[in-house]
Order: sequence, then structure tokens, then C-alpha cells
Amino acid sequence: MPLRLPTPPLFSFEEALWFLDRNLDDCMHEVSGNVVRKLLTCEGKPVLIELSSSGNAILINAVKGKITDEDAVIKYAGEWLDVDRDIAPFYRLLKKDRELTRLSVLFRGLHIVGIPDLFETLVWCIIGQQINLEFAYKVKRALVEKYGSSVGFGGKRYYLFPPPQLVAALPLEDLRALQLTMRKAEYIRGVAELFAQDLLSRKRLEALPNEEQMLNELLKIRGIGEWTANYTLMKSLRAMDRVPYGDAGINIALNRLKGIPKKNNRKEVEEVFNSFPGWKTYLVYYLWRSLRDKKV
DNA sequence: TCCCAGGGGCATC
DNA sequence: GATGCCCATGGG
Repeated sequence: MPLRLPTPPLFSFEEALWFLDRNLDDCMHEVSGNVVRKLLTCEGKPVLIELSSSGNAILINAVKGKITDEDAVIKYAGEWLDVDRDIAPFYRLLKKDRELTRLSVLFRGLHIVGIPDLFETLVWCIIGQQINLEFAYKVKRALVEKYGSSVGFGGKRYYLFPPPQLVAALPLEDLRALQLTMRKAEYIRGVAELFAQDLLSRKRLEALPNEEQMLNELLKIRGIGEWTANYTLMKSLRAMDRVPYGDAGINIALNRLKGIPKKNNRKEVEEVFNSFPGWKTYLVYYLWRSLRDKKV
């Protein structure tokens, strides 16, 4: 029997699948037809899970390995796809904006697809800084395929992200060999060391009272600036009012939708987001989604 | 050739 | 705090 994860009315599994796929060769999951597969660990052992949709629920099957902790897997899937969130209030805010209201129609039921693993999120951010996305995914794949453990299924391999302890022990040259710059190699190993020494963890961040303090904690780390800290909070900690200002995608989307200039626009961009208290993160996400839609 | 990508650190003033 | 420069690969 598959596990069942009930979905709220405004939830589209198709939109989640679209985001997970979108032709970007992400090595951390695989979309195939109407399902997505991802390798997890359950009580220390690898489990390949497969998510599909049935009526008003997501079904979770183990296609390889065993789900030994059902609650943990359901919790993981729920956080990954931000399932348990009523986005109706966000749509009510969108309706008040003439140019943005159509986002709620075009991408109806789109929820944020997160990256529950904090270490993975930070490394991914550093890899992606200032390079095009295709290349960034290539570098991530090289890292994961070289240092992540994996299981095979149906002629394919599925990977776990390399643990911080392993990355912390790598010589910088080995990271350089993945086509990372020396700077990025240093940043990534530095972050790995913080995790390995338990100076940084999801638990530590979550213990802080608010988003601002989490942001400040992340900003102390070398290699993590405003963009990365905000992105990490939105994708990994599920913070709801984060905006990675200066993001090229946000600038392009707001230029296309509202004619806001692409540069030196901080004030105008802040003004747009200030109309979405509690939902700024979702607006960012919908703007990114709009970049890959011809109708916008 | 030049500019820009889901930036950030650092020196300098 | 603002500005300029560096990192370094790949695509348009």
C-alpha cells in the first residue's frame, strides 16, 4: 500500500512535476511521465521513493528499499513540495495587481518546490553564483556523481547529496577539478566544515526567533551574501517573506510583467513586494515560473 | 569580441 | 556605504 499525503484544493501536482523537470537535468531527482523519483535515507538506509498523484492526494511508493519510518517520509514529501499550505490568501493578493493577477491563473496550484537539505541548498547556491543555470547543474551533477552514494534502479542511478563530513575532508584541488573556481571551492569546503563541526545546522537556524536573525546568521558565513541567504531561507527553511534582491530572474520577470527597469530598481522592486506581506517568497517563485512561460 | 548568467569577497576611499 | 575589481565558465 502506498502512503497517502492529502493535498489542499489549490495544489497542482502537475505544476510541481513541471518545476522538477523543466529540462534542467537535476541529478537529485528524476521525473518520468507522471511520477517523480528521489533517493532518501530512512533510518540510515537508502530508499528510492516514487511520488504520483491520485485525486486529492499524493501517493508515495518505495520502489527500492523499505520505508521504515512512514511519518518521516510523509513529512519529507510534505516539506519538499510545500504541500500543507493554503495559498488562497496569496491569490487574493495577486488579484489586486492588474499585471500580476494572471500568474494565479497560468500557474494555478503551483506550490514551492523546496530543498529540504540545508547543506545541499547552500552548496547549490554557491555553485550557481554568477554562472548560467545549465552549467551550474552540470557542476552539481559532477559533484554528486563523484562523491554522493547511489542506488541503481531500472537501468538508472539515483543519488544522495554528498554529506558535509565527506566534502569537508576534500582537498581544494579535488573541488577545483569539478570546474569550480578556487573561491567557490573554498566557500563550499568552508560551509561543509561548519556542518561537520556542528556549528551550522537546520536545527540551529530553526531555533532562532525570526527570519531576520536566521538571515544574519547565514550572512556571517564566507561565500554567503544577501542573495544566497535569502534563497536558502526560502527554499530550505520555508521562510515566507524572502526576496533575493538583485536576482536576474526577478528583474527580467518584473520588467516583462510591469515594465520595471532591470537595473538600479531596488526601490520599485521593494514596492511591488511590499504588497505581498507573508507571501513575498511565493511571489518570487511565481515570477521565476513566469520566465519559462511563453504567454508571459 | 563583448556582455551577462539564479553573486560574493575584498580593497579602497 | 559606495564603488571597482576579481573570480572563471559558457551561451548569445
